Amino acid sequence: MKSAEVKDKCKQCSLYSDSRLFCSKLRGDELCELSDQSRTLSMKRGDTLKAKALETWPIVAIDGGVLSMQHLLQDGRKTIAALFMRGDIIDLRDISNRNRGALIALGNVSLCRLSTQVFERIMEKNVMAQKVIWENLRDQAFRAIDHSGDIAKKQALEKLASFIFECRNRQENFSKSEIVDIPVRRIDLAEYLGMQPETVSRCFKELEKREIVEAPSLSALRIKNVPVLRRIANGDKDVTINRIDNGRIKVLKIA
Amino acid sequence: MKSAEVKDKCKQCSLYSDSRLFCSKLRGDELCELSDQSRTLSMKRGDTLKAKALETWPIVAIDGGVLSMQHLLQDGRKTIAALFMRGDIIDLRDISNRNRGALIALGNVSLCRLSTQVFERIMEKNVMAQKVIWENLRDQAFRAIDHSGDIAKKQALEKLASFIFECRNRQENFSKSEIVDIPVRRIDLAEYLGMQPETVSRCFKELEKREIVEAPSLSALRIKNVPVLRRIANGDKDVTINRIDNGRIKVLKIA
DNA sequence: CGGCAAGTTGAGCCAGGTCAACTCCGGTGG
DNA sequence: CCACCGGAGTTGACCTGGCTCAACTTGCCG
Repeated sequence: MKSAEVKDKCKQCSLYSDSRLFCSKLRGDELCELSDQSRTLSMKRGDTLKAKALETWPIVAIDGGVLSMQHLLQDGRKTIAALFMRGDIIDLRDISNRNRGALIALGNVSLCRLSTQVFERIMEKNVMAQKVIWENLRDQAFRAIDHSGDIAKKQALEKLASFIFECRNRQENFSKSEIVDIPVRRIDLAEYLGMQPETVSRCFKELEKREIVEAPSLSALRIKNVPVLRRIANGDKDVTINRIDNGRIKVLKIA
Repeated sequence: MKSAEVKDKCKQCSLYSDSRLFCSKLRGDELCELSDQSRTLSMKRGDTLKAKALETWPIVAIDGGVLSMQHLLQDGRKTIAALFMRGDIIDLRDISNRNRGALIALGNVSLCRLSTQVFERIMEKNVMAQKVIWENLRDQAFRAIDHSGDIAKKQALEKLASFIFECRNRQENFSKSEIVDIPVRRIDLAEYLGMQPETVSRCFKELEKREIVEAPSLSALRIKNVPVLRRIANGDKDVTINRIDNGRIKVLKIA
């Protein structure tokens, strides 16, 4: 079979159209089979992938949008333990029983529930595809590890700075643009970083006051001073900038 | 080749002798080749896997001991972002360049630097071995995600309770024993949980005062009341126990 | 047995959580 | 087209969990 016979539902999907992602690595017949046996799904903010459904369809690939893994504490406190985006493949085989968090959409999410059997077969046989999903899982793991490090000891402002860089790194066309897309709401951001929405708000304000960033809207951010933001993210929260006469910028530390 | 020809260095290694771990899934010739091309290493507390060495040997398998991934902030604050133990395979291919943390031993660690080439070949061809490392990486990812959730919103006492369960789950012979081995020092524990050693100490004391645990030594813990500890870990930090006349224990909430 | 790092205890303080009031904004219906 | 509504975001005032610093005890290793 040729790729000309790609199913309609796959043509538009980033997992197929982006050459770095999983489905683009499949041979025509593999893609065909996987497509036939899998199911796409659109979610909107607040929708949850139910435990029941995850038992039948434990492998989920994200085409677009942001899906969160949330943990709920007894007294109602929530945390967002991880964010999954375009290209992420979430493999929940055999763990729906454990006390895993719920998968909840933070906006419009389009995803594909992959057939476990076909997925397994492809993983065994298609080395290219195997490498892609291995890379993706490693990414997820290291992202989570980094995130743990971020929220463990960093202060609010530092966490936020780190998050801005995380968004920048995950941006589709990395493109070094200073414009960073913030794909989640303030409220979700707070839960992801382990802080209060009020604190998030205050920290954004602080960054703007120091002229390090500029927020044209709630979902976009322009970084005006990358090095300073980077230093804040790395734990030098008191840095500021100091323009030297010849126009160069020098990073100084207050106090 | 038969497994009788297993190299001496592999005979004692848990990766080979534990039937759930990677090397036990290898065919005789695969094990032989991997063994020949790989290098074992013993570390003691404080030893670091240098970036240089990780470029040549980016894949590391832990035989025993606890290896930490540490992030260092500019002003000296440290965090332990992840703990790796027996059976974990750490794949750092192509990421030494990024701002990854350092791999530092928290005690005596024995590990094996796997040959990248042989590892890759095995991953492509040996489905059983492939499944084992895929499982392991998923475990690492979900552990990190859970940990993120734990430290994001939980209070000190709750974090500690969660950590005790994490230790219990990772224990070799899970065996439902109430004796939990705490494989890291208080100081490291504090850095892993994002708190101060003083706070860790106070929290242990609190758990003992409430008669939920008992600490025969710094590295061992007896859980006297699993359900209450579980509830604390889940966010009900004010629970206590209340013995009913007939001997059953009922979990109640203070206040 | 001495020396040093790890762990503990106590007292004081501050970053950020909490609570309440308010504004902003997008969607909905008349 | 505007009035209304509800959730999201912001702002201010206050309060507390846990960080900080310093002094002390314990445990381990040579």
